[in-house]
Amino acid sequence: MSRRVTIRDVAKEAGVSTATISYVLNNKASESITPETIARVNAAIEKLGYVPNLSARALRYRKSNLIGVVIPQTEPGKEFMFSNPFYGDFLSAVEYTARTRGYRLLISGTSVGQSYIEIAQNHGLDAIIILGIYPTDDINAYKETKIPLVLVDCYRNDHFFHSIGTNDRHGGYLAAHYLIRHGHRRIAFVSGAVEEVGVNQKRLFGYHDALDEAGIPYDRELIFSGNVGYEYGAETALDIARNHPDVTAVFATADIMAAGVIKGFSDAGLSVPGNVSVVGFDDVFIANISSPSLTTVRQNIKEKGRVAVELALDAIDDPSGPKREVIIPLEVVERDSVRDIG
Amino acid sequence: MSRRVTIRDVAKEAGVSTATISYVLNNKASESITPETIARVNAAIEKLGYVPNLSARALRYRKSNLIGVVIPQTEPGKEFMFSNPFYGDFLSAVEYTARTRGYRLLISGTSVGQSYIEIAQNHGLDAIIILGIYPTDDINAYKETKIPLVLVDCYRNDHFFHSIGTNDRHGGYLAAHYLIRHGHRRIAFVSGAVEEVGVNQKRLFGYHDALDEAGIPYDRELIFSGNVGYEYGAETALDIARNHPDVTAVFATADIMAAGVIKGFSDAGLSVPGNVSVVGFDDVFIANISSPSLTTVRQNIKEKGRVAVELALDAIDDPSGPKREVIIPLEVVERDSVRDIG
DNA sequence: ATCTCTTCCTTATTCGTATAAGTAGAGTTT
DNA sequence: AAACTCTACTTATACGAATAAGGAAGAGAT
Repeated sequence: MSRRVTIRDVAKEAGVSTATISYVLNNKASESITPETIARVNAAIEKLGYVPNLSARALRYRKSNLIGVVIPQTEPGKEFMFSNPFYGDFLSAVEYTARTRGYRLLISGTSVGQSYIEIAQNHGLDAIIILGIYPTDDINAYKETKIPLVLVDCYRNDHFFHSIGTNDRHGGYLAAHYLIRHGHRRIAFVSGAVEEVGVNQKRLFGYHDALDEAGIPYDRELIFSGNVGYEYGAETALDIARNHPDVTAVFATADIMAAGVIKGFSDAGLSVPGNVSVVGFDDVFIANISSPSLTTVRQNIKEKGRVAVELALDAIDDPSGPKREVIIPLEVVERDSVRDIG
Repeated sequence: MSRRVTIRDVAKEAGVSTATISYVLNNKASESITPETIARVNAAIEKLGYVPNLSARALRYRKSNLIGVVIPQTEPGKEFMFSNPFYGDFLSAVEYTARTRGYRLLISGTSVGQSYIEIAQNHGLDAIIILGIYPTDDINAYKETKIPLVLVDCYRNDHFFHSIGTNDRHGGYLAAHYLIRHGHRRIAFVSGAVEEVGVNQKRLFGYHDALDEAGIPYDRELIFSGNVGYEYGAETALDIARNHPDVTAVFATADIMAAGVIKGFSDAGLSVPGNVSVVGFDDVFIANISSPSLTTVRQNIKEKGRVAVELALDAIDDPSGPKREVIIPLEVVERDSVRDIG
């Protein structure tokens, strides 16, 4: 940050005080500053190339016009789990919406021993959007600080914060039910970490619901959970091919995992959907790319991003107002990865 | 931003002046503040839950510890072209490296009529990393402001800024040469916009070089350029299948496009690599997912992100120092999308 | 001629932090 | 005992912008 043009310089150039500059800048000039002065100020601003310093403004206003986005990391202090295109789609929508509303995005993982609160307070963030990870450790501190928070796909909401998500239990049900309708009974469940009250746990419950409804016994052996990623999907498919030859279908809770599953079966000499059917989740572009294209449970990720920002702005405007809980609908998109074996 | 704990509160609590607090905070206490006082200050900090306000620090230091990342948009004021996983990988590495060095990331597209400079000055960004888009409009203003800039994959470098990229001409050569070595002579080139002095132009030159070397005539009809994306790849493949049946290979300048190309050929009833071979670029995970897996020109994207930050920090530390130009090496990764027809 | 009211600006202060410069008091030197 | 030197702080100011409160100049009223 080199020497910059300040309102002081502009004031000098225009031959007025800094207060006048400020009034002109903030359009509070209308009643009591002459058009000539306004013109002179604007000319000076133009001439010197003045640009407001938002750090100074943030200090004065106690408002930074910055929204923080917290994205899951593989582990604290590590990189983002960004290989899942879900995040790119989401972030793209968040950035666009925030920008058109006059906000910018600060994205950050957390370093070890650092909380989101600290980041928020550090930068005076006006709000934080948290994706998938619930800050259990210091939730009470959050409530105290009253920093507007939007929880995305977090399942511990006590209506103290805005939240947005999908009905994951229903999503899990939709996927499993779809497979059951197509004659499958030995259905493996492949997901990322099944955390207490997390997205994957809900989807697992939904899967369970569908089995129950169809009178299919639940088999713990068919539940696989690891890293949300292509590799784990592939490994798991190999495992299934080897150790569970009776499995005819897999529900993977992310398209990126489903793609890995297809790859794994292929490596094991099994074809999808010839030998085994696969259903994914999300409907990111991978679902189209993969071969066969993926039948998957679709959610509107861009909409999720857009609404997350709307909720954040809402919480900024009215920090103590009622908290909303938005549910993005889910639907099965049929493509080519499922075969009817009924 | 609600009422926050400031050093003033801490000072009161500890019974010392704010200056003392500041000295303790910045470890400038060692010589002249007693251990007892330091302990008392730290206790007060702990008790009150004090967190420094970086806006105030930014104002005082003229340093924000914020690095801006500018990502191409489909068009100004629109969303990011984030569907290409290249950006996710890159950003993930940038964020991680920046964070471990004490910086955070402000990511932003530009609204219509707004320049990167303005964003940078607004937020007092210490540096900007610009991806793929060269700010021709106001490059001189940049040079004046002396905001450290790192150009990533920008090809107009006049050594006024640090830059990092790959030898794209060589990359284009590698891809085309690889196909030629496998007996192909009618090779289509499919890319995003071929901009003057841009990445795709260089890759096209490299493709041309390889044809020349092999004595294969250059055919303008086989050059296709549109949006970097899956859809355009698919459309183009259909076009090629219909109108250029003699084409036996395609070089797509991004894996995501190559995946689309494979899909397009498949829709046209042509198999890859059976009927036509495909080479991609980047080696993102799509290359593995796609079926057949993609032979592609690999670059280390994470490394690119890491080095981009290093260069930014370098420019921050020594704004007028010599500018470096880092080239990330390229290599062909052989997978299953190319058939030898020699 | 004085008072009041506008109009159009300026002065002074604040936001939270960092730091150069100042100082009180104890100890040391001569 | 005056002068000096440390030690361990404090005071005062600056960073850039916003704004409440103040004030000068002129118009109009009495």
